[in-house]
Amino acid sequence: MIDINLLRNNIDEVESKLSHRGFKLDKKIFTKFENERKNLQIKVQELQQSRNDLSKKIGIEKSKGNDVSEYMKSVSKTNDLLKEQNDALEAIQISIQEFLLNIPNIAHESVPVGSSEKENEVIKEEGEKKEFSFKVKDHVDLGQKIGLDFDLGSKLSGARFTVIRSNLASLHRALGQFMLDIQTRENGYEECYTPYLVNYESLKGTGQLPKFEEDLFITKKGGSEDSLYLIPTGEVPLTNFVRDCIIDPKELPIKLTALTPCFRSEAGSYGKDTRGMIRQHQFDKVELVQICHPSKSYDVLDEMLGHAELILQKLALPYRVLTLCTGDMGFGAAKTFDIEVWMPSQGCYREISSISNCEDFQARRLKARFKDNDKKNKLIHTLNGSGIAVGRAMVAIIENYQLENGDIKVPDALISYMNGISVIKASD
RNA sequence: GGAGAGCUGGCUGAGUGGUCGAAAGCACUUCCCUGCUAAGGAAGCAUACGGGGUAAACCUGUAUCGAGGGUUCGAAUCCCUCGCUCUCCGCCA
Repeated sequence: MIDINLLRNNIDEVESKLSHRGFKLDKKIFTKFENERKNLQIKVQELQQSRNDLSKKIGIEKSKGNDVSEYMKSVSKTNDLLKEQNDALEAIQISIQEFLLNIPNIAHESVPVGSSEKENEVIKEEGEKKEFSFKVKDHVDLGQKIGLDFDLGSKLSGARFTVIRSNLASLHRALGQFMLDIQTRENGYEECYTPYLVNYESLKGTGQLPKFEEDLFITKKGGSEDSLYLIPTGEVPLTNFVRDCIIDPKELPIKLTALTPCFRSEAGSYGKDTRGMIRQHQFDKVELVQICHPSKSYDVLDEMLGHAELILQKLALPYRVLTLCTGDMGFGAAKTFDIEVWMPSQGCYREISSISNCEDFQARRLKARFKDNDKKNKLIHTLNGSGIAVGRAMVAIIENYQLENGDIKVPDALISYMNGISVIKASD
Protein backbone atom coordinates (compact mmCIF):
# COMPACT_ATOMS: atom_id res chain seq x y z
CA MET A 1 0.00 0.00 0.00
CA ILE A 2 1.37 3.37 -0.86
CA ASP A 3 1.25 6.27 1.56
CA ILE A 4 -2.10 8.03 1.34
CA ASN A 5 -0.35 11.31 2.05
CA LEU A 6 1.45 10.99 -1.27
CA LEU A 7 -1.92 10.98 -2.94
CA ARG A 8 -3.15 13.88 -0.87
CA ASN A 9 -0.13 16.04 -1.53
CA ASN A 10 1.43 14.98 -4.83
CA ILE A 11 -1.21 13.15 -6.72
CA ASP A 12 0.02 14.23 -10.16
CA GLU A 13 3.50 12.95 -9.50
CA VAL A 14 2.13 9.65 -8.23
CA GLU A 15 -0.11 9.35 -11.26
CA SER A 16 2.81 9.81 -13.60
CA LYS A 17 5.01 7.33 -11.76
CA LEU A 18 2.29 4.72 -11.67
CA SER A 19 1.63 5.17 -15.36
CA HIS A 20 5.15 3.84 -15.98
CA ARG A 21 4.04 0.51 -14.70
CA GLY A 22 0.85 0.55 -16.67
CA PHE A 23 -1.42 1.58 -13.84
CA LYS A 24 -4.03 4.22 -14.47
CA LEU A 25 -4.69 6.17 -11.29
CA ASP A 26 -8.23 7.50 -11.06
CA LYS A 27 -7.49 10.91 -9.63
CA LYS A 28 -11.04 12.15 -9.86
CA ILE A 29 -12.52 9.44 -7.77
CA PHE A 30 -9.81 9.70 -5.15
CA THR A 31 -10.29 13.42 -4.79
CA LYS A 32 -14.02 12.93 -4.53
CA PHE A 33 -13.60 10.24 -1.87
CA GLU A 34 -11.19 12.37 0.10
CA ASN A 35 -13.39 15.45 0.13
CA GLU A 36 -16.34 13.44 1.27
CA ARG A 37 -14.28 11.70 3.90
CA LYS A 38 -12.97 14.93 5.30
CA ASN A 39 -16.38 16.57 5.58
CA LEU A 40 -17.95 13.51 7.10
CA GLN A 41 -15.16 12.91 9.54
CA ILE A 42 -15.28 16.45 10.85
CA LYS A 43 -19.04 16.26 11.26
CA VAL A 44 -18.94 12.88 12.94
CA GLN A 45 -16.25 13.91 15.36
CA GLU A 46 -18.14 17.05 16.29
CA LEU A 47 -21.25 15.05 16.95
CA GLN A 48 -19.34 12.53 19.02
CA GLN A 49 -17.84 15.31 21.04
CA SER A 50 -21.20 16.83 21.82
CA ARG A 51 -22.62 13.43 22.70
CA ASN A 52 -19.73 12.76 25.04
CA ASP A 53 -20.12 16.16 26.68
CA LEU A 54 -23.84 15.71 27.16
CA SER A 55 -23.49 12.20 28.52
CA LYS A 56 -20.93 13.35 30.99
CA LYS A 57 -23.22 16.14 32.07
CA ILE A 58 -26.07 13.68 32.54
CA GLY A 59 -23.91 11.60 34.82
CA ILE A 60 -22.94 14.61 36.91
CA GLU A 61 -26.43 16.06 37.16
CA LYS A 62 -27.94 12.70 37.95
CA SER A 63 -25.56 12.16 40.79
CA LYS A 64 -26.72 15.50 42.18
CA GLY A 65 -30.29 14.31 41.87
CA ASN A 66 -31.26 16.86 39.22
CA ASP A 67 -33.68 16.37 36.36
CA VAL A 68 -31.91 15.34 33.16
CA SER A 69 -34.78 14.83 30.74
CA GLU A 70 -33.87 17.88 28.67
CA TYR A 71 -30.34 16.61 28.21
CA MET A 72 -31.65 13.20 27.28
CA LYS A 73 -33.81 14.64 24.56
CA SER A 74 -30.96 16.63 23.15
CA VAL A 75 -28.53 13.73 23.17
CA SER A 76 -30.90 11.37 21.47
CA LYS A 77 -31.33 13.88 18.66
CA THR A 78 -27.56 14.07 18.37
CA ASN A 79 -27.37 10.32 18.25
CA ASP A 80 -29.80 10.00 15.37
CA LEU A 81 -27.78 12.43 13.33
CA LEU A 82 -24.52 10.78 14.36
CA LYS A 83 -25.63 7.33 13.28
CA GLU A 84 -26.54 8.56 9.84
CA GLN A 85 -23.29 10.47 9.32
CA ASN A 86 -21.18 7.74 10.80
CA ASP A 87 -22.59 5.11 8.45
CA ALA A 88 -21.74 7.34 5.53
CA LEU A 89 -18.23 7.89 6.87
CA GLU A 90 -17.62 4.18 7.32
CA ALA A 91 -18.76 3.50 3.79
CA ILE A 92 -16.45 6.09 2.33
CA GLN A 93 -13.51 4.86 4.41
CA ILE A 94 -14.01 1.35 3.09
CA SER A 95 -14.02 2.72 -0.44
CA ILE A 96 -10.80 4.61 0.16
CA GLN A 97 -9.18 1.55 1.69
CA GLU A 98 -10.15 -0.59 -1.28
CA PHE A 99 -8.87 2.05 -3.62
CA LEU A 100 -5.51 2.10 -1.85
CA LEU A 101 -5.18 -1.67 -1.63
CA ASN A 102 -5.41 -1.95 -5.38
CA ILE A 103 -2.65 0.53 -6.19
CA PRO A 104 0.76 -1.03 -6.94
CA ASN A 105 3.98 0.19 -5.42
CA ILE A 106 5.88 3.09 -6.92
CA ALA A 107 9.09 2.07 -8.66
CA HIS A 108 12.46 3.21 -7.35
CA GLU A 109 14.07 5.93 -9.46
CA SER A 110 16.84 3.59 -10.59
CA VAL A 111 14.37 1.24 -12.27
CA PRO A 112 14.35 1.40 -16.05
CA VAL A 113 11.06 2.58 -17.49
CA GLY A 114 9.44 0.11 -19.83
CA SER A 115 6.19 -1.62 -20.60
CA SER A 116 7.24 -5.24 -21.04
CA GLU A 117 10.00 -7.73 -20.36
CA LYS A 118 11.74 -6.53 -23.49
CA GLU A 119 12.85 -3.42 -21.64
CA ASN A 120 14.40 -5.29 -18.75
CA GLU A 121 18.09 -4.48 -18.40
CA VAL A 122 20.69 -7.21 -18.39
CA ILE A 123 23.25 -6.36 -15.71
CA LYS A 124 25.59 -9.27 -16.10
CA GLU A 125 26.09 -12.77 -17.40
CA GLU A 126 28.00 -15.28 -15.32
CA GLY A 127 29.23 -18.83 -15.71
CA GLU A 128 30.36 -20.76 -18.70
CA LYS A 129 27.88 -22.35 -21.06
CA LYS A 130 28.94 -25.89 -21.72
CA GLU A 131 29.69 -26.84 -25.32
CA PHE A 132 27.87 -30.03 -26.17
CA SER A 133 29.31 -32.33 -28.79
CA PHE A 134 25.92 -33.92 -29.34
CA LYS A 135 22.37 -32.74 -29.88
CA VAL A 136 21.04 -31.64 -26.49
CA LYS A 137 17.69 -32.89 -25.27
CA ASP A 138 15.30 -30.98 -23.08
CA HIS A 139 14.45 -31.93 -19.52
CA VAL A 140 11.19 -33.59 -20.57
CA ASP A 141 12.87 -36.12 -22.83
CA LEU A 142 15.74 -36.64 -20.45
CA GLY A 143 13.54 -36.69 -17.38
CA GLN A 144 11.15 -39.36 -18.51
CA LYS A 145 13.95 -41.91 -18.40
CA ILE A 146 15.07 -41.00 -14.90
CA GLY A 147 11.89 -40.60 -12.90
CA LEU A 148 10.12 -37.48 -14.07
CA ASP A 149 6.53 -38.57 -14.59
CA PHE A 150 4.13 -36.02 -16.00
CA ASP A 151 1.42 -38.53 -16.85
CA LEU A 152 1.29 -39.77 -13.30
CA GLY A 153 1.10 -36.25 -11.95
CA SER A 154 -1.70 -35.54 -14.32
CA LYS A 155 -3.56 -38.69 -13.26
CA LEU A 156 -3.28 -37.82 -9.58
CA SER A 157 -4.06 -34.15 -9.81
CA GLY A 158 -4.28 -32.76 -13.33
CA ALA A 159 -2.24 -30.60 -15.63
CA ARG A 160 0.80 -28.82 -14.20
CA PHE A 161 1.44 -31.48 -11.57
CA THR A 162 4.40 -33.81 -11.72
CA VAL A 163 5.64 -36.89 -9.90
CA ILE A 164 9.37 -37.29 -9.41
CA ARG A 165 10.74 -40.70 -8.53
CA SER A 166 13.84 -42.56 -7.62
CA ASN A 167 17.26 -40.89 -7.76
CA LEU A 168 15.81 -37.82 -9.36
CA ALA A 169 13.54 -37.39 -6.35
CA SER A 170 16.69 -37.62 -4.23
CA LEU A 171 18.30 -34.93 -6.35
CA HIS A 172 15.27 -32.75 -5.83
CA ARG A 173 15.48 -33.26 -2.09
CA ALA A 174 19.25 -32.76 -2.14
CA LEU A 175 18.82 -29.42 -3.87
CA GLY A 176 16.45 -28.14 -1.22
CA GLN A 177 18.71 -29.24 1.61
CA PHE A 178 21.78 -27.84 -0.09
CA MET A 179 20.23 -24.43 -0.67
CA LEU A 180 18.88 -24.21 2.83
CA ASP A 181 22.28 -25.12 4.24
CA ILE A 182 24.03 -22.42 2.22
CA GLN A 183 21.54 -19.75 3.21
CA THR A 184 21.70 -20.61 6.88
CA ARG A 185 25.38 -21.49 7.27
CA GLU A 186 27.04 -19.14 4.83
CA ASN A 187 24.59 -16.29 4.42
CA GLY A 188 23.32 -16.04 7.96
CA TYR A 189 19.58 -16.61 7.64
CA GLU A 190 17.49 -18.16 10.37
CA GLU A 191 15.91 -21.37 9.19
CA CYS A 192 12.15 -21.47 9.66
CA TYR A 193 9.38 -23.97 9.28
CA THR A 194 6.05 -22.29 8.61
CA PRO A 195 2.42 -23.05 7.86
CA TYR A 196 1.62 -23.65 4.22
CA LEU A 197 -1.98 -22.61 4.78
CA VAL A 198 -2.43 -18.98 5.74
CA ASN A 199 -5.31 -16.66 6.45
CA TYR A 200 -6.66 -13.71 4.54
CA GLU A 201 -4.83 -11.16 6.66
CA SER A 202 -1.45 -12.65 5.88
CA LEU A 203 -2.03 -12.52 2.15
CA LYS A 204 -3.35 -9.01 2.39
CA GLY A 205 -0.22 -8.06 4.29
CA THR A 206 2.14 -9.13 1.55
CA GLY A 207 -0.09 -7.83 -1.24
CA GLN A 208 -1.54 -10.94 -2.87
CA LEU A 209 -5.00 -10.02 -1.65
CA PRO A 210 -7.45 -8.55 -2.38
CA LYS A 211 -6.30 -8.08 -5.95
CA PHE A 212 -4.91 -11.46 -6.97
CA GLU A 213 -7.25 -14.01 -5.51
CA GLU A 214 -7.53 -15.87 -8.82
CA ASP A 215 -3.83 -16.77 -8.61
CA LEU A 216 -4.32 -18.64 -5.35
CA PHE A 217 -5.61 -21.99 -4.18
CA ILE A 218 -8.26 -21.72 -1.50
CA THR A 219 -9.09 -24.45 0.98
CA LYS A 220 -12.10 -24.91 3.19
CA LYS A 221 -12.24 -26.64 6.52
CA GLY A 222 -14.75 -29.43 6.32
CA GLY A 223 -18.18 -28.15 7.23
CA SER A 224 -16.98 -24.64 7.84
CA GLU A 225 -17.22 -21.31 6.11
CA ASP A 226 -13.66 -20.39 7.05
CA SER A 227 -11.17 -20.61 4.28
CA LEU A 228 -7.42 -20.74 4.29
CA TYR A 229 -5.14 -20.15 1.35
CA LEU A 230 -2.24 -22.27 0.18
CA ILE A 231 0.85 -20.09 0.12
CA PRO A 232 1.98 -19.01 -3.36
CA THR A 233 5.47 -18.37 -1.93
CA GLY A 234 7.33 -18.65 1.36
CA GLU A 235 7.47 -14.88 1.34
CA VAL A 236 3.95 -14.81 2.71
CA PRO A 237 4.46 -16.63 6.01
CA LEU A 238 7.98 -15.30 6.56
CA THR A 239 7.19 -11.65 5.92
CA ASN A 240 4.08 -11.91 8.06
CA PHE A 241 6.25 -12.78 11.06
CA VAL A 242 6.44 -9.02 11.68
CA ARG A 243 2.81 -8.17 11.06
CA ASP A 244 1.47 -5.91 13.82
CA CYS A 245 4.91 -5.71 15.39
CA ILE A 246 6.94 -2.82 16.68
CA ILE A 247 10.49 -4.02 16.38
CA ASP A 248 13.47 -3.02 18.44
CA PRO A 249 15.92 -1.55 15.88
CA LYS A 250 18.68 -3.58 17.52
CA GLU A 251 17.05 -6.69 16.06
CA LEU A 252 17.31 -5.42 12.51
CA PRO A 253 17.97 -6.79 10.02
CA ILE A 254 15.84 -9.89 10.54
CA LYS A 255 16.96 -12.57 8.09
CA LEU A 256 14.62 -15.50 7.54
CA THR A 257 14.66 -18.45 5.23
CA ALA A 258 12.43 -21.46 4.67
CA LEU A 259 12.09 -24.29 2.22
CA THR A 260 8.42 -24.41 1.38
CA PRO A 261 6.16 -25.68 -1.32
CA CYS A 262 4.43 -22.96 -3.31
CA PHE A 263 1.00 -23.25 -4.84
CA ARG A 264 -0.09 -21.13 -7.76
CA SER A 265 -3.20 -21.48 -9.86
CA GLU A 266 -1.44 -19.95 -12.88
CA ALA A 267 -4.84 -18.71 -13.97
CA GLY A 268 -3.45 -16.18 -16.41
CA SER A 269 -0.96 -18.43 -18.12
CA TYR A 270 -3.03 -20.89 -20.16
CA GLY A 271 -0.90 -22.30 -22.92
CA LYS A 272 2.37 -20.97 -21.48
CA ASP A 273 5.10 -23.46 -20.68
CA THR A 274 2.73 -26.39 -20.90
CA ARG A 275 5.57 -28.75 -21.67
CA GLY A 276 7.68 -29.86 -18.78
CA MET A 277 7.95 -28.69 -15.23
CA ILE A 278 8.85 -25.07 -15.75
CA ARG A 279 5.44 -23.84 -14.69
CA GLN A 280 3.70 -25.98 -12.09
CA HIS A 281 0.82 -25.55 -9.70
CA GLN A 282 3.07 -26.84 -6.95
CA PHE A 283 6.80 -26.37 -6.58
CA ASP A 284 9.40 -26.04 -3.85
CA LYS A 285 11.44 -22.96 -3.23
CA VAL A 286 13.91 -21.71 -0.67
CA GLU A 287 12.73 -18.26 0.23
CA LEU A 288 14.85 -15.46 1.64
CA VAL A 289 13.27 -12.61 3.54
CA GLN A 290 14.90 -9.64 5.19
CA ILE A 291 13.24 -7.07 7.39
CA CYS A 292 15.49 -4.04 7.65
CA HIS A 293 15.92 -0.39 8.47
CA PRO A 294 14.63 1.84 5.63
CA SER A 295 18.03 3.41 5.09
CA LYS A 296 19.60 -0.01 4.43
CA SER A 297 17.17 -1.68 2.10
CA TYR A 298 19.00 -1.06 -1.17
CA ASP A 299 22.24 -2.40 0.25
CA VAL A 300 20.30 -5.40 1.44
CA LEU A 301 18.80 -5.86 -2.00
CA ASP A 302 22.28 -6.14 -3.52
CA GLU A 303 23.35 -8.46 -0.75
CA MET A 304 20.38 -10.75 -1.32
CA LEU A 305 21.10 -10.88 -5.02
CA GLY A 306 24.51 -12.21 -4.08
CA HIS A 307 22.93 -14.80 -1.78
CA ALA A 308 20.83 -16.15 -4.62
CA GLU A 309 23.71 -16.02 -7.10
CA LEU A 310 25.89 -18.04 -4.74
CA ILE A 311 23.65 -21.06 -5.24
CA LEU A 312 24.03 -20.92 -9.01
CA GLN A 313 27.75 -20.42 -8.70
CA LYS A 314 28.11 -23.42 -6.43
CA LEU A 315 26.07 -25.49 -8.84
CA ALA A 316 28.16 -24.15 -11.73
CA LEU A 317 25.08 -23.16 -13.67
CA PRO A 318 25.39 -20.30 -16.17
CA TYR A 319 23.05 -17.42 -15.44
CA ARG A 320 22.41 -13.77 -16.02
CA VAL A 321 20.95 -11.01 -13.88
CA LEU A 322 18.36 -8.48 -14.99
CA THR A 323 16.86 -5.39 -13.51
CA LEU A 324 13.18 -5.59 -14.22
CA CYS A 325 11.68 -2.54 -15.88
CA THR A 326 8.72 -0.69 -14.42
CA GLY A 327 6.22 -2.58 -16.53
CA ASP A 328 7.44 -6.05 -15.63
CA MET A 329 7.67 -5.78 -11.85
CA GLY A 330 5.36 -7.40 -9.37
CA PHE A 331 2.63 -5.48 -7.59
CA GLY A 332 4.46 -4.75 -4.35
CA ALA A 333 8.01 -4.29 -5.57
CA ALA A 334 9.86 -1.00 -5.82
CA LYS A 335 12.80 -2.70 -7.50
CA THR A 336 13.38 -6.25 -8.63
CA PHE A 337 16.32 -8.27 -9.88
CA ASP A 338 15.64 -11.47 -11.75
CA ILE A 339 18.16 -14.22 -12.09
CA GLU A 340 17.77 -16.37 -15.16
CA VAL A 341 19.48 -19.70 -15.64
CA TRP A 342 20.73 -21.02 -18.94
CA MET A 343 18.59 -23.71 -20.54
CA PRO A 344 20.57 -25.37 -23.33
CA SER A 345 17.57 -27.05 -24.95
CA GLN A 346 15.75 -23.76 -25.41
CA GLY A 347 18.92 -21.80 -26.10
CA CYS A 348 17.77 -19.11 -23.74
CA TYR A 349 17.69 -18.05 -20.12
CA ARG A 350 14.75 -18.85 -17.85
CA GLU A 351 13.80 -17.18 -14.58
CA ILE A 352 14.98 -19.07 -11.52
CA SER A 353 15.03 -16.37 -8.87
CA SER A 354 13.53 -12.99 -8.24
CA ILE A 355 14.69 -10.59 -5.56
CA SER A 356 12.62 -7.58 -4.65
CA ASN A 357 12.73 -4.58 -2.37
CA CYS A 358 9.19 -3.70 -1.38
CA GLU A 359 10.36 -0.72 0.68
CA ASP A 360 7.49 0.18 3.02
CA PHE A 361 4.71 -1.06 0.75
CA GLN A 362 4.15 -4.32 2.59
CA ALA A 363 5.10 -2.84 5.95
CA ARG A 364 2.25 -0.37 5.72
CA ARG A 365 -0.22 -3.17 5.09
CA LEU A 366 1.41 -5.28 7.78
CA LYS A 367 1.68 -2.48 10.33
CA ALA A 368 5.28 -3.57 10.75
CA ARG A 369 7.25 -0.82 12.40
CA PHE A 370 10.33 -0.11 14.45
CA LYS A 371 11.01 2.39 17.21
CA ASP A 372 13.31 5.00 15.72
CA ASN A 373 15.82 7.09 17.66
CA ASP A 374 13.32 9.92 17.90
CA LYS A 375 11.00 7.39 19.57
CA LYS A 376 8.53 7.49 16.75
CA ASN A 377 7.29 4.31 15.18
CA LYS A 378 8.38 4.11 11.57
CA LEU A 379 7.71 1.54 8.90
CA ILE A 380 10.41 -1.02 8.27
CA HIS A 381 11.37 -2.17 4.79
CA THR A 382 10.76 -5.69 3.57
CA LEU A 383 12.69 -7.62 0.95
CA ASN A 384 12.22 -11.06 -0.41
CA GLY A 385 13.92 -13.30 -2.88
CA SER A 386 14.19 -16.85 -3.98
CA GLY A 387 17.33 -18.56 -3.00
CA ILE A 388 16.34 -20.41 -5.20
CA ALA A 389 13.47 -22.27 -6.90
CA VAL A 390 14.09 -25.99 -6.45
CA GLY A 391 12.11 -27.41 -9.38
CA ARG A 392 13.59 -25.08 -11.93
CA ALA A 393 17.05 -25.63 -10.53
CA MET A 394 16.53 -29.34 -11.03
CA VAL A 395 15.41 -28.75 -14.60
CA ALA A 396 18.51 -26.62 -15.18
CA ILE A 397 20.74 -29.33 -13.79
CA ILE A 398 19.12 -32.01 -15.94
CA GLU A 399 19.70 -29.95 -19.05
CA ASN A 400 23.12 -28.51 -18.26
CA TYR A 401 24.56 -31.71 -16.83
CA GLN A 402 23.23 -34.11 -19.44
CA LEU A 403 25.53 -36.66 -21.02
CA GLU A 404 25.23 -38.05 -24.50
CA ASN A 405 23.69 -41.33 -23.30
CA GLY A 406 20.96 -39.54 -21.40
CA ASP A 407 22.57 -39.88 -17.97
CA ILE A 408 22.74 -36.85 -15.73
CA LYS A 409 25.91 -35.98 -13.91
CA VAL A 410 25.30 -34.82 -10.35
CA PRO A 411 26.89 -31.42 -9.64
CA ASP A 412 29.89 -31.77 -7.31
CA ALA A 413 28.24 -29.64 -4.65
CA LEU A 414 25.37 -32.12 -4.38
CA ILE A 415 27.14 -35.45 -4.36
CA SER A 416 27.50 -35.46 -0.59
CA TYR A 417 23.77 -34.84 -0.34
CA MET A 418 23.12 -37.78 -2.68
CA ASN A 419 24.70 -40.50 -0.63
CA GLY A 420 27.67 -40.41 -2.97
CA ILE A 421 25.74 -40.90 -6.18
CA SER A 422 27.55 -38.95 -8.89
CA VAL A 423 25.52 -39.91 -11.94
CA ILE A 424 21.80 -40.45 -12.37
CA LYS A 425 21.61 -43.22 -14.91
CA ALA A 426 18.99 -43.30 -17.62
CA SER A 427 19.45 -47.05 -18.02
CA ASP A 428 18.49 -47.92 -14.42
C1' G B 1 -14.40 -34.27 20.13
C1' G B 2 -15.94 -33.21 25.69
C1' A B 3 -15.40 -29.98 30.27
C1' G B 4 -13.53 -25.59 32.44
C1' A B 5 -10.59 -20.82 32.93
C1' G B 6 -8.98 -16.59 30.65
C1' C B 7 -7.80 -12.39 26.86
C1' U B 8 -6.84 -4.68 29.89
C1' G B 9 -0.97 -0.01 27.82
C1' G B 10 6.36 -2.55 26.57
C1' C B 11 5.51 -6.16 30.88
C1' U B 12 2.89 -7.48 35.67
C1' G B 13 -1.82 -6.22 37.18
C1' A B 14 -6.43 -3.27 39.37
C1' G B 15 -10.92 -1.88 37.59
C1' U B 16 -18.63 -5.06 37.08
C1' G B 17 -22.58 1.11 34.04
C1' G B 18 -20.84 7.70 34.50
C1' U B 19 -15.89 12.78 35.65
C1' C B 20 -11.60 5.92 33.01
C1' G B 21 -7.19 6.23 28.01
C1' A B 22 -7.76 3.48 32.18
C1' A B 23 -5.01 2.69 39.64
C1' A B 24 -0.47 0.58 41.21
C1' G B 25 4.19 -1.69 40.29
C1' C B 26 8.17 -2.87 36.85
C1' A B 27 10.78 -1.20 32.55
C1' C B 28 12.10 3.21 29.83
C1' U B 29 13.32 8.82 29.10
C1' U B 30 14.68 13.62 31.11
C1' C B 31 15.95 16.36 35.32
C1' C B 32 17.44 16.91 40.69
C1' C B 33 20.30 15.01 44.74
C1' U B 34 24.30 11.93 46.38
C1' G B 35 32.21 12.25 44.98
C1' C B 36 31.96 6.00 41.99
C1' U B 37 28.37 1.90 42.92
C1' A B 38 23.78 1.41 45.43
C1' A B 39 19.72 4.22 47.01
C1' G B 40 16.37 8.54 46.88
C1' G B 41 13.24 12.64 44.68
C1' A B 42 10.40 15.27 40.39
C1' A B 43 8.26 14.99 35.74
C1' G B 44 7.26 12.38 31.39
C1' C B 45 6.12 7.84 29.02
C1' A B 46 0.29 3.88 24.07
C1' U B 47 -1.39 3.79 19.04
C1' A B 48 -4.13 5.42 14.85
C1' C B 49 -6.72 9.08 12.37
C1' G B 50 -8.61 14.21 12.07
C1' G B 51 -8.73 19.85 12.90
C1' G B 52 -5.60 24.28 13.88
C1' G B 53 -0.42 25.91 13.13
C1' U B 54 4.09 28.07 6.91
C1' A B 55 6.79 24.03 9.48
C1' A B 56 8.87 21.89 13.94
C1' A B 57 7.44 22.71 18.81
C1' C B 58 2.74 22.90 20.33
C1' C B 59 -2.75 23.30 20.97
C1' U B 60 -7.19 20.49 20.15
C1' G B 61 -10.75 16.47 18.81
C1' U B 62 -12.20 11.37 17.81
C1' A B 63 -11.46 6.25 18.15
C1' U B 64 -9.12 2.07 20.40
C1' C B 65 -9.28 -2.46 27.11
C1' G B 66 -8.86 -9.97 21.73
C1' A B 67 -12.48 -9.03 17.01
C1' G B 68 -17.36 -7.93 15.39
C1' G B 69 -22.39 -6.87 16.62
C1' G B 70 -26.19 -5.42 20.37
C1' U B 71 -28.45 -2.93 24.93
C1' U B 72 -27.87 2.24 27.00
C1' C B 73 -28.14 9.25 27.17
C1' G B 74 -23.38 6.85 28.58
C1' A B 75 -19.84 0.26 28.07
C1' A B 76 -13.16 -2.06 29.81
C1' U B 77 -17.60 -3.15 32.85
C1' C B 78 -24.12 -5.98 30.67
C1' C B 79 -25.84 -9.37 26.30
C1' C B 80 -24.75 -12.20 21.58
C1' U B 81 -21.39 -14.26 17.86
C1' C B 82 -16.50 -15.33 16.56
C1' G B 83 -11.08 -15.77 17.31
C1' C B 84 -7.08 -16.96 20.29
C1' U B 85 -4.52 -18.79 24.85
C1' C B 86 -4.26 -22.08 29.01
C1' U B 87 -5.80 -26.57 32.07
C1' C B 88 -8.08 -31.49 32.34
C1' C B 89 -10.17 -35.81 29.57
C1' G B 90 -10.48 -38.39 24.84
C1' C B 91 -8.23 -39.20 19.99
C1' C B 92 -4.03 -38.88 16.89
C1' A B 93 1.23 -38.30 13.09
